[in-house]
Amino acid sequence: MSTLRILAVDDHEMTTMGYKYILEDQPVDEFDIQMDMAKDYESGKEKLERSLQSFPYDIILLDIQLAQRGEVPPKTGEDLGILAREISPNSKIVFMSSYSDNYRINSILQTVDPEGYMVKSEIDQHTLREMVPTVMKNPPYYTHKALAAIRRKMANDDMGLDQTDKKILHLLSIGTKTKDMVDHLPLSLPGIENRKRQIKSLFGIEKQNDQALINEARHRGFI
Amino acid sequence: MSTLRILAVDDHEMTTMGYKYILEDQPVDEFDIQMDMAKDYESGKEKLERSLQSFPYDIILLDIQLAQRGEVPPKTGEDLGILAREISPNSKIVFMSSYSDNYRINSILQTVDPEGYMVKSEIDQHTLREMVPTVMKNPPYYTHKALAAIRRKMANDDMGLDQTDKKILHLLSIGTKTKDMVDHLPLSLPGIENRKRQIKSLFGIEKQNDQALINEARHRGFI
DNA sequence: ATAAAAACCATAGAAATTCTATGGTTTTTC
DNA sequence: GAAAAACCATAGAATTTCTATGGTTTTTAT
Repeated sequence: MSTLRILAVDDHEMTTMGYKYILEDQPVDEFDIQMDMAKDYESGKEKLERSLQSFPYDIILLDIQLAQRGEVPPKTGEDLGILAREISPNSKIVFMSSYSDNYRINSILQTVDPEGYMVKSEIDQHTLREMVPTVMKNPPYYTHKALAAIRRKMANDDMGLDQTDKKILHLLSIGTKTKDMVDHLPLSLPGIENRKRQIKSLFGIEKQNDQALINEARHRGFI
Repeated sequence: MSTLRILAVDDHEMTTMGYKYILEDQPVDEFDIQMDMAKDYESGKEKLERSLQSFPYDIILLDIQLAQRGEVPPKTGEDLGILAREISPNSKIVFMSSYSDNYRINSILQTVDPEGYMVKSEIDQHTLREMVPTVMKNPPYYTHKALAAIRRKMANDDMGLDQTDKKILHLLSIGTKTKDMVDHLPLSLPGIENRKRQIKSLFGIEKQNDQALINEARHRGFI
Protein backbone atom coordinates (compact mmCIF):
# COMPACT_ATOMS: atom_id res chain seq x y z
CA MET A 1 0.00 0.00 0.00
CA SER A 2 1.71 3.15 -1.20
CA THR A 3 0.99 6.64 0.03
CA LEU A 4 -0.23 9.39 -2.25
CA ARG A 5 0.43 13.01 -1.42
CA ILE A 6 -2.35 15.25 -2.67
CA LEU A 7 -2.54 19.04 -2.67
CA ALA A 8 -5.98 20.63 -2.90
CA VAL A 9 -6.29 24.32 -3.72
CA ASP A 10 -9.68 25.97 -3.32
CA ASP A 11 -10.72 29.28 -1.85
CA HIS A 12 -13.55 27.64 0.07
CA GLU A 13 -11.99 25.88 2.98
CA MET A 14 -15.04 23.71 3.47
CA THR A 15 -14.49 22.23 0.07
CA THR A 16 -10.92 21.14 0.63
CA MET A 17 -11.94 19.82 4.03
CA GLY A 18 -14.53 17.72 2.34
CA TYR A 19 -11.97 16.25 -0.01
CA LYS A 20 -9.68 15.56 2.90
CA TYR A 21 -12.20 13.67 4.97
CA ILE A 22 -13.44 11.59 2.09
CA LEU A 23 -10.00 10.66 0.79
CA GLU A 24 -8.05 10.24 4.03
CA ASP A 25 -10.84 8.38 5.79
CA GLN A 26 -9.93 5.03 4.31
CA PRO A 27 -7.54 3.81 1.63
CA VAL A 28 -8.60 4.50 -1.94
CA ASP A 29 -8.03 1.47 -4.10
CA GLU A 30 -4.45 0.54 -3.23
CA PHE A 31 -3.46 3.97 -2.01
CA ASP A 32 -3.17 5.64 1.34
CA ILE A 33 -3.82 9.31 1.06
CA GLN A 34 -2.25 12.30 2.74
CA MET A 35 -3.75 15.69 1.98
CA ASP A 36 -2.38 19.21 2.00
CA MET A 37 -4.52 22.28 1.50
CA ALA A 38 -4.11 25.80 0.21
CA LYS A 39 -6.66 28.50 -0.40
CA ASP A 40 -5.15 30.95 -2.82
CA TYR A 41 -2.63 31.18 -5.60
CA GLU A 42 0.27 32.32 -3.47
CA SER A 43 -0.03 29.74 -0.74
CA GLY A 44 -0.63 27.05 -3.33
CA LYS A 45 2.50 28.10 -5.13
CA GLU A 46 4.51 28.06 -1.91
CA LYS A 47 3.39 24.56 -0.93
CA LEU A 48 4.10 23.38 -4.40
CA GLU A 49 7.61 24.79 -4.40
CA ARG A 50 8.38 23.50 -0.97
CA SER A 51 7.23 20.01 -1.98
CA LEU A 52 9.94 19.86 -4.63
CA GLN A 53 12.57 19.80 -1.89
CA SER A 54 11.17 16.59 -0.42
CA PHE A 55 8.42 14.64 -2.17
CA PRO A 56 6.53 16.22 -5.05
CA TYR A 57 2.77 15.88 -4.89
CA ASP A 58 1.28 12.91 -6.71
CA ILE A 59 -1.95 14.73 -7.43
CA ILE A 60 -2.86 18.41 -7.43
CA LEU A 61 -6.55 19.35 -7.21
CA LEU A 62 -7.25 22.84 -8.48
CA ASP A 63 -10.28 25.07 -8.38
CA ILE A 64 -10.33 27.58 -11.19
CA GLN A 65 -11.62 30.48 -9.17
CA LEU A 66 -9.15 31.36 -6.45
CA ALA A 67 -9.38 34.05 -3.84
CA GLN A 68 -7.16 36.98 -4.60
CA ARG A 69 -4.80 38.76 -2.33
CA GLY A 70 -4.77 41.97 -4.23
CA GLU A 71 -2.77 40.76 -7.21
CA VAL A 72 -3.33 42.49 -10.51
CA PRO A 73 -3.98 40.84 -12.81
CA PRO A 74 -5.65 38.20 -10.66
CA LYS A 75 -4.20 34.71 -10.84
CA THR A 76 -6.48 31.75 -11.44
CA GLY A 77 -6.29 28.04 -10.91
CA GLU A 78 -5.40 27.78 -14.56
CA ASP A 79 -2.29 29.83 -13.95
CA LEU A 80 -1.39 27.64 -11.01
CA GLY A 81 -1.92 24.60 -13.20
CA ILE A 82 0.44 25.95 -15.83
CA LEU A 83 3.02 26.63 -13.15
CA ALA A 84 2.57 23.18 -11.64
CA ARG A 85 3.07 21.50 -15.00
CA GLU A 86 6.34 23.31 -15.36
CA ILE A 87 7.93 22.85 -12.01
CA SER A 88 6.40 19.52 -11.01
CA PRO A 89 5.91 17.65 -14.28
CA ASN A 90 5.25 14.28 -12.67
CA SER A 91 2.32 15.46 -10.62
CA LYS A 92 -1.11 14.64 -11.96
CA ILE A 93 -3.35 17.67 -12.21
CA VAL A 94 -7.11 17.58 -11.77
CA PHE A 95 -9.40 20.57 -12.09
CA MET A 96 -12.39 20.77 -9.79
CA SER A 97 -14.49 23.48 -11.29
CA SER A 98 -17.93 24.96 -11.00
CA TYR A 99 -17.72 25.86 -14.65
CA SER A 100 -18.87 23.43 -17.23
CA ASP A 101 -18.74 26.15 -19.87
CA ASN A 102 -16.86 25.14 -22.93
CA TYR A 103 -14.61 28.10 -23.41
CA ARG A 104 -13.07 27.53 -19.99
CA ILE A 105 -12.79 23.80 -20.38
CA ASN A 106 -11.30 24.08 -23.83
CA SER A 107 -8.78 26.60 -22.67
CA ILE A 108 -7.66 24.48 -19.75
CA LEU A 109 -7.50 21.35 -21.83
CA GLN A 110 -5.05 23.15 -24.07
CA THR A 111 -2.93 25.15 -21.67
CA VAL A 112 -2.66 22.56 -18.92
CA ASP A 113 -3.99 19.31 -20.41
CA PRO A 114 -4.90 18.02 -16.94
CA GLU A 115 -5.21 14.35 -16.11
CA GLY A 116 -8.71 15.01 -14.83
CA TYR A 117 -11.57 17.49 -14.97
CA MET A 118 -14.45 17.26 -12.53
CA VAL A 119 -17.47 19.54 -12.55
CA LYS A 120 -18.27 20.34 -8.93
CA SER A 121 -21.93 19.47 -9.07
CA GLU A 122 -20.84 15.97 -10.05
CA ILE A 123 -18.29 15.47 -7.30
CA ASP A 124 -19.34 13.12 -4.58
CA GLN A 125 -17.78 10.42 -2.48
CA HIS A 126 -18.01 7.92 -5.29
CA THR A 127 -16.63 9.98 -8.17
CA LEU A 128 -13.92 11.46 -5.97
CA ARG A 129 -12.63 8.09 -4.88
CA GLU A 130 -12.97 6.74 -8.39
CA MET A 131 -10.94 9.61 -9.80
CA VAL A 132 -7.81 8.87 -7.80
CA PRO A 133 -6.80 5.47 -9.21
CA THR A 134 -7.94 6.43 -12.71
CA VAL A 135 -5.79 9.53 -12.73
CA MET A 136 -2.82 7.61 -11.35
CA LYS A 137 -3.03 4.58 -13.58
CA ASN A 138 -5.27 5.32 -16.54
CA PRO A 139 -5.82 8.98 -17.18
CA PRO A 140 -7.78 10.96 -18.06
CA TYR A 141 -10.77 11.09 -15.70
CA TYR A 142 -13.59 13.41 -16.77
CA THR A 143 -16.96 13.65 -15.10
CA HIS A 144 -20.02 13.41 -17.25
CA LYS A 145 -20.66 17.10 -17.82
CA ALA A 146 -17.05 17.70 -18.75
CA LEU A 147 -17.22 14.75 -21.11
CA ALA A 148 -20.40 16.05 -22.67
CA ALA A 149 -18.74 19.41 -23.27
CA ILE A 150 -15.77 17.68 -24.84
CA ARG A 151 -18.05 15.66 -27.06
CA ARG A 152 -19.80 18.80 -28.29
CA LYS A 153 -16.46 20.32 -29.06
CA MET A 154 -15.21 17.31 -30.99
CA ALA A 155 -18.41 17.14 -33.01
CA ASN A 156 -18.14 20.76 -34.10
CA ASP A 157 -14.46 21.05 -34.29
CA ASP A 158 -13.28 21.43 -37.83
CA MET A 159 -15.63 24.15 -38.88
CA GLY A 160 -12.75 26.39 -39.78
CA LEU A 161 -13.22 28.82 -36.92
CA ASP A 162 -9.88 30.22 -35.83
CA GLN A 163 -8.72 31.64 -32.52
CA THR A 164 -10.08 35.07 -33.35
CA ASP A 165 -13.52 33.73 -34.24
CA LYS A 166 -13.67 31.82 -30.98
CA LYS A 167 -12.59 34.85 -29.03
CA ILE A 168 -15.34 36.88 -30.65
CA LEU A 169 -17.87 34.26 -29.58
CA HIS A 170 -16.50 34.28 -26.07
CA LEU A 171 -16.55 38.06 -25.81
CA LEU A 172 -20.13 38.05 -27.09
CA SER A 173 -21.11 35.45 -24.53
CA ILE A 174 -19.89 37.59 -21.65
CA GLY A 175 -21.88 40.54 -22.89
CA THR A 176 -19.19 42.55 -24.64
CA LYS A 177 -20.59 45.01 -27.11
CA THR A 178 -19.39 44.57 -30.65
CA LYS A 179 -18.06 48.10 -30.84
CA ASP A 180 -15.95 47.49 -27.71
CA MET A 181 -14.33 44.39 -29.13
CA VAL A 182 -11.85 46.52 -31.03
CA ASP A 183 -10.09 46.96 -27.67
CA HIS A 184 -9.66 43.21 -27.22
CA LEU A 185 -8.88 42.14 -30.76
CA PRO A 186 -6.40 43.19 -33.42
CA LEU A 187 -9.22 44.02 -35.80
CA SER A 188 -11.23 46.96 -37.05
CA LEU A 189 -14.94 47.16 -36.33
CA PRO A 190 -16.02 46.16 -39.84
CA GLY A 191 -13.56 43.30 -39.61
CA ILE A 192 -15.31 42.03 -36.52
CA GLU A 193 -18.74 42.52 -38.07
CA ASN A 194 -17.59 40.60 -41.09
CA ARG A 195 -16.41 37.66 -39.04
CA LYS A 196 -19.65 37.58 -37.11
CA ARG A 197 -21.51 37.45 -40.39
CA GLN A 198 -19.29 34.65 -41.63
CA ILE A 199 -19.78 32.62 -38.47
CA LYS A 200 -23.52 33.08 -38.65
CA SER A 201 -23.42 31.83 -42.18
CA LEU A 202 -21.37 28.80 -41.13
CA PHE A 203 -23.89 28.09 -38.38
CA GLY A 204 -26.77 28.43 -40.80
CA ILE A 205 -28.32 31.39 -39.02
CA GLU A 206 -27.88 34.13 -41.56
CA LYS A 207 -29.72 37.37 -40.97
CA GLN A 208 -30.34 36.72 -37.30
CA ASN A 209 -29.23 38.69 -34.32
CA ASP A 210 -26.52 38.23 -31.75
CA GLN A 211 -28.65 36.26 -29.36
CA ALA A 212 -29.23 33.62 -31.99
CA LEU A 213 -25.50 33.48 -32.59
CA ILE A 214 -24.77 33.06 -28.90
CA ASN A 215 -27.36 30.32 -28.58
CA GLU A 216 -26.02 28.42 -31.54
CA ALA A 217 -22.42 28.80 -30.40
CA ARG A 218 -23.34 27.50 -26.96
CA HIS A 219 -25.24 24.63 -28.49
CA ARG A 220 -22.21 23.74 -30.56
CA GLY A 221 -19.87 23.85 -27.65
CA PHE A 222 -17.80 26.90 -28.41
CA ILE A 223 -18.80 28.87 -25.34
CA MET B 1 -38.10 -3.64 -16.88
CA SER B 2 -38.15 -2.31 -20.43
CA THR B 3 -36.77 -4.08 -23.45
CA LEU B 4 -33.97 -2.64 -25.57
CA ARG B 5 -33.62 -3.61 -29.20
CA ILE B 6 -29.99 -3.59 -30.30
CA LEU B 7 -28.57 -4.08 -33.79
CA ALA B 8 -24.94 -5.19 -34.06
CA VAL B 9 -23.15 -4.93 -37.39
CA ASP B 10 -19.77 -6.62 -37.75
CA ASP B 11 -18.26 -8.71 -40.50
CA HIS B 12 -17.00 -11.26 -37.99
CA GLU B 13 -19.96 -13.26 -36.92
CA MET B 14 -18.20 -14.49 -33.81
CA THR B 15 -17.98 -10.94 -32.58
CA THR B 16 -21.66 -10.16 -32.81
CA MET B 17 -22.41 -13.55 -31.28
CA GLY B 18 -20.24 -12.59 -28.36
CA TYR B 19 -22.15 -9.35 -27.85
CA LYS B 20 -25.41 -11.27 -28.07
CA TYR B 21 -24.55 -13.82 -25.44
CA ILE B 22 -23.16 -11.31 -23.03
CA LEU B 23 -26.05 -8.86 -23.34
CA GLU B 24 -29.02 -11.19 -23.68
CA ASP B 25 -27.82 -13.55 -20.98
CA GLN B 26 -29.22 -11.48 -18.14
CA PRO B 27 -30.78 -8.06 -17.83
CA VAL B 28 -28.39 -5.14 -18.04
CA ASP B 29 -29.16 -2.59 -15.39
CA GLU B 30 -32.90 -2.12 -15.79
CA PHE B 31 -33.06 -3.31 -19.37
CA ASP B 32 -33.92 -6.56 -21.07
CA ILE B 33 -32.01 -6.91 -24.29
CA GLN B 34 -32.95 -8.30 -27.64
CA MET B 35 -30.24 -8.46 -30.28
CA ASP B 36 -30.27 -8.42 -34.05
CA MET B 37 -27.19 -9.00 -36.16
CA ALA B 38 -25.92 -8.08 -39.60
CA LYS B 39 -22.58 -8.64 -41.22
CA ASP B 40 -22.24 -6.15 -44.02
CA TYR B 41 -23.40 -2.73 -45.08
CA GLU B 42 -26.32 -3.89 -47.22
CA SER B 43 -27.86 -6.27 -44.71
CA GLY B 44 -27.33 -3.73 -41.95
CA LYS B 45 -29.10 -1.12 -44.02
CA GLU B 46 -32.01 -3.47 -44.71
CA LYS B 47 -32.53 -4.39 -41.06
CA LEU B 48 -32.33 -0.76 -40.17
CA GLU B 49 -34.93 0.25 -42.73
CA ARG B 50 -37.23 -2.58 -41.82
CA SER B 51 -37.04 -1.63 -38.17
CA LEU B 52 -38.56 1.75 -38.94
CA GLN B 53 -41.84 0.08 -39.85
CA SER B 54 -42.17 -1.41 -36.38
CA PHE B 55 -39.81 -0.47 -33.56
CA PRO B 56 -36.64 1.45 -34.32
CA TYR B 57 -33.50 0.09 -32.67
CA ASP B 58 -32.58 1.64 -29.36
CA ILE B 59 -28.87 1.06 -29.91
CA ILE B 60 -26.84 0.35 -33.03
CA LEU B 61 -23.38 -1.19 -32.60
CA LEU B 62 -21.14 -0.61 -35.62
CA ASP B 63 -17.78 -1.98 -36.64
CA ILE B 64 -15.92 0.37 -38.93
CA GLN B 65 -14.52 -2.28 -41.22
CA LEU B 66 -17.34 -4.10 -42.93
CA ALA B 67 -17.15 -6.94 -45.41
CA GLN B 68 -17.87 -5.79 -48.91
CA ARG B 69 -20.14 -7.36 -51.44
CA GLY B 70 -18.50 -5.93 -54.50
CA GLU B 71 -19.56 -2.33 -53.98
CA VAL B 72 -17.34 0.37 -55.40
CA PRO B 73 -16.49 2.48 -53.59
CA PRO B 74 -16.68 0.22 -50.53
CA LYS B 75 -19.04 1.27 -47.77
CA THR B 76 -17.82 1.42 -44.19
CA GLY B 77 -19.41 1.38 -40.80
CA GLU B 78 -19.00 5.14 -40.81
CA ASP B 79 -21.26 5.36 -43.86
CA LEU B 80 -23.79 3.16 -42.14
CA GLY B 81 -23.59 5.37 -39.08
CA ILE B 82 -24.29 8.45 -41.15
CA LEU B 83 -27.26 6.71 -42.72
CA ALA B 84 -28.56 5.54 -39.36
CA ARG B 85 -28.39 9.03 -37.91
CA GLU B 86 -30.50 10.26 -40.77
CA ILE B 87 -33.23 7.69 -40.94
CA SER B 88 -33.33 6.62 -37.29
CA PRO B 89 -32.39 9.73 -35.33
CA ASN B 90 -33.52 8.39 -31.97
CA SER B 91 -31.25 5.37 -32.06
CA LYS B 92 -28.06 5.59 -30.06
CA ILE B 93 -25.01 4.75 -32.12
CA VAL B 94 -21.91 3.11 -30.69
CA PHE B 95 -18.78 2.31 -32.68
CA MET B 96 -16.90 -0.85 -31.85
CA SER B 97 -13.63 -0.45 -33.63
CA SER B 98 -10.23 -2.03 -33.79
CA TYR B 99 -8.83 1.36 -34.63
CA SER B 100 -7.75 3.68 -31.95
CA ASP B 101 -6.05 5.89 -34.50
CA ASN B 102 -6.99 9.49 -34.20
CA TYR B 103 -7.79 10.36 -37.75
CA ARG B 104 -10.49 7.72 -37.79
CA ILE B 105 -11.86 8.60 -34.40
CA ASN B 106 -11.87 12.30 -35.17
CA SER B 107 -13.63 11.76 -38.43
CA ILE B 108 -16.34 9.63 -36.87
CA LEU B 109 -16.80 11.99 -33.97
CA GLN B 110 -17.58 14.68 -36.49
CA THR B 111 -19.58 12.91 -39.14
CA VAL B 112 -21.65 10.72 -36.84
CA ASP B 113 -21.06 12.04 -33.31
CA PRO B 114 -21.89 8.64 -31.83
CA GLU B 115 -23.15 8.15 -28.28
CA GLY B 116 -20.29 5.75 -27.70
CA TYR B 117 -16.93 4.65 -29.00
CA MET B 118 -15.31 1.44 -27.82
CA VAL B 119 -11.90 0.18 -28.87
CA LYS B 120 -12.21 -3.54 -29.38
CA SER B 121 -9.25 -4.52 -27.27
CA GLU B 122 -11.03 -2.86 -24.35
CA ILE B 123 -14.38 -4.52 -24.84
CA ASP B 124 -15.19 -7.18 -22.30
CA GLN B 125 -18.17 -8.32 -20.33
CA HIS B 126 -17.85 -5.48 -17.88
CA THR B 127 -17.38 -2.56 -20.26
CA LEU B 128 -20.01 -3.89 -22.64
CA ARG B 129 -22.65 -4.10 -19.94
CA GLU B 130 -21.57 -0.77 -18.51
CA MET B 131 -21.90 0.88 -21.92
CA VAL B 132 -25.60 0.13 -22.33
CA PRO B 133 -27.12 2.16 -19.51
CA THR B 134 -24.58 4.95 -19.96
CA VAL B 135 -25.42 5.35 -23.61
CA MET B 136 -29.14 5.24 -22.89
CA LYS B 137 -29.20 7.59 -19.96
CA ASN B 138 -25.98 9.57 -19.82
CA PRO B 139 -24.05 9.57 -23.06
CA PRO B 140 -21.35 9.51 -24.19
CA TYR B 141 -19.51 6.31 -23.29
CA TYR B 142 -15.90 6.13 -24.45
CA THR B 143 -13.43 3.41 -23.52
CA HIS B 144 -10.09 4.45 -22.19
CA LYS B 145 -8.10 4.35 -25.43
CA ALA B 146 -10.75 6.36 -27.24
CA LEU B 147 -10.76 8.85 -24.40
CA ALA B 148 -6.98 9.12 -24.49
CA ALA B 149 -7.13 9.84 -28.21
CA ILE B 150 -9.74 12.50 -27.60
CA ARG B 151 -7.63 14.05 -24.90
CA ARG B 152 -4.62 14.25 -27.22
CA LYS B 153 -6.78 15.91 -29.79
CA MET B 154 -8.19 18.48 -27.39
CA ALA B 155 -4.73 19.33 -26.10
CA ASN B 156 -3.38 20.02 -29.58
CA ASP B 157 -6.46 21.38 -31.12
CA ASP B 158 -6.10 25.03 -31.88
CA MET B 159 -2.77 24.89 -33.60
CA GLY B 160 -4.24 26.41 -36.71
CA LEU B 161 -4.02 23.29 -38.83
CA ASP B 162 -6.84 23.23 -41.34
CA GLN B 163 -8.56 20.34 -43.10
CA THR B 164 -5.93 20.26 -45.81
CA ASP B 165 -3.07 20.09 -43.34
CA LYS B 166 -4.72 17.24 -41.52
CA LYS B 167 -5.35 15.41 -44.74
CA ILE B 168 -1.70 15.75 -45.66
CA LEU B 169 -0.74 14.23 -42.32
CA HIS B 170 -3.18 11.42 -42.83
CA LEU B 171 -1.97 10.69 -46.35
CA LEU B 172 1.60 10.68 -45.08
CA SER B 173 0.70 8.28 -42.31
CA ILE B 174 -0.69 5.74 -44.74
CA GLY B 175 2.44 5.88 -46.81
CA THR B 176 1.39 8.16 -49.63
CA LYS B 177 4.33 9.71 -51.42
CA THR B 178 4.37 13.47 -51.41
CA LYS B 179 4.45 13.66 -55.19
CA ASP B 180 1.30 11.51 -55.38
CA MET B 181 -0.63 13.76 -53.04
CA VAL B 182 -1.42 16.10 -55.90
CA ASP B 183 -4.01 13.51 -56.96
CA HIS B 184 -5.77 13.68 -53.60
CA LEU B 185 -5.57 17.38 -52.86
CA PRO B 186 -6.43 20.57 -54.71
CA LEU B 187 -2.83 21.75 -54.46
CA SER B 188 0.33 21.89 -56.49
CA LEU B 189 3.39 19.95 -55.39
CA PRO B 190 5.26 22.97 -54.04
CA GLY B 191 2.07 23.94 -52.27
CA ILE B 192 2.08 20.63 -50.46
CA GLU B 193 5.77 20.85 -49.69
CA ASN B 194 5.22 24.29 -48.29
CA ARG B 195 2.48 23.15 -45.99
CA LYS B 196 4.58 20.27 -44.76
CA ARG B 197 7.34 22.70 -43.97
CA GLN B 198 4.92 24.96 -42.12
CA ILE B 199 3.54 22.10 -40.08
CA LYS B 200 7.02 20.95 -39.16
CA SER B 201 7.78 24.45 -38.02
CA LEU B 202 4.60 24.52 -35.93
CA PHE B 203 5.59 21.20 -34.38
CA GLY B 204 9.08 22.47 -33.68
CA ILE B 205 10.79 19.91 -35.90
CA GLU B 206 12.23 22.10 -38.60
CA LYS B 207 14.70 20.53 -40.98
CA GLN B 208 13.72 16.98 -40.17
CA ASN B 209 12.34 14.31 -42.43
CA ASP B 210 8.89 12.89 -42.96
CA GLN B 211 9.25 10.17 -40.37
CA ALA B 212 9.83 12.76 -37.69
CA LEU B 213 6.74 14.58 -38.87
CA ILE B 214 4.65 11.42 -38.76
CA ASN B 215 5.88 10.59 -35.28
CA GLU B 216 5.14 14.04 -33.98
CA ALA B 217 1.72 14.14 -35.62
CA ARG B 218 0.89 10.78 -34.07
CA HIS B 219 2.13 11.93 -30.72
CA ARG B 220 -0.06 15.00 -30.94
CA GLY B 221 -3.11 13.02 -31.88
CA PHE B 222 -3.65 14.08 -35.46
CA ILE B 223 -3.21 10.64 -36.98
C1' DA C 1 28.46 2.43 -55.95
C1' DT C 2 25.70 4.80 -58.70
C1' DA C 3 21.72 6.03 -61.24
C1' DA C 4 16.93 7.21 -60.64
C1' DA C 5 13.42 8.76 -57.79
C1' DA C 6 11.73 11.30 -54.46
C1' DA C 7 12.08 14.82 -51.18
C1' DC C 8 13.44 19.28 -50.20
C1' DC C 9 14.30 24.40 -50.86
C1' DA C 10 13.97 29.15 -52.76
C1' DT C 11 12.06 32.78 -55.53
C1' DA C 12 9.04 35.61 -58.39
C1' DG C 13 4.80 36.74 -59.75
C1' DA C 14 -0.35 35.42 -59.91
C1' DA C 15 -4.44 34.64 -57.31
C1' DA C 16 -7.19 34.66 -53.50
C1' DT C 17 -8.34 36.11 -49.05
C1' DT C 18 -8.96 39.28 -45.48
C1' DC C 19 -8.43 43.77 -43.73
C1' DT C 20 -9.58 48.79 -43.38
C1' DA C 21 -11.89 53.02 -44.36
C1' DT C 22 -15.97 54.99 -45.37
C1' DG C 23 -20.79 55.90 -45.51
C1' DG C 24 -24.90 54.42 -45.16
C1' DT C 25 -29.47 51.61 -43.27
C1' DT C 26 -31.84 49.10 -39.74
C1' DT C 27 -32.63 47.64 -35.11
C1' DT C 28 -32.39 48.15 -30.18
C1' DT C 29 -32.41 50.85 -26.01
C1' DC C 30 -33.73 54.29 -22.85
C1' DG D 1 -38.36 59.64 -30.85
C1' DA D 2 -33.52 60.46 -30.25
C1' DA D 3 -29.18 58.17 -29.45
C1' DA D 4 -26.60 54.11 -29.56
C1' DA D 5 -25.48 50.12 -31.30
C1' DA D 6 -25.79 46.73 -34.71
C1' DC D 7 -25.78 45.74 -39.36
C1' DC D 8 -24.55 45.99 -44.46
C1' DA D 9 -21.96 47.09 -48.76
C1' DT D 10 -18.08 48.57 -51.48
C1' DA D 11 -13.49 49.94 -53.01
C1' DG D 12 -8.92 49.60 -52.50
C1' DA D 13 -4.79 48.22 -49.44
C1' DA D 14 -2.41 44.63 -47.20
C1' DT D 15 -1.55 40.02 -46.42
C1' DT D 16 -1.46 35.36 -47.30
C1' DT D 17 -1.23 31.46 -50.06
C1' DC D 18 -0.72 29.43 -54.45
C1' DT D 19 1.77 28.16 -58.77
C1' DA D 20 5.54 27.76 -61.89
C1' DT D 21 10.12 27.09 -62.27
C1' DG D 22 14.69 25.48 -61.43
C1' DG D 23 17.60 23.87 -58.62
C1' DT D 24 19.98 20.88 -54.41
C1' DT D 25 19.93 17.11 -51.21
C1' DT D 26 18.45 12.73 -49.55
C1' DT D 27 16.57 8.18 -50.15
C1' DT D 28 15.86 3.98 -52.71
C1' DA D 29 16.88 0.26 -55.70
C1' DT D 30 19.93 -2.28 -58.43
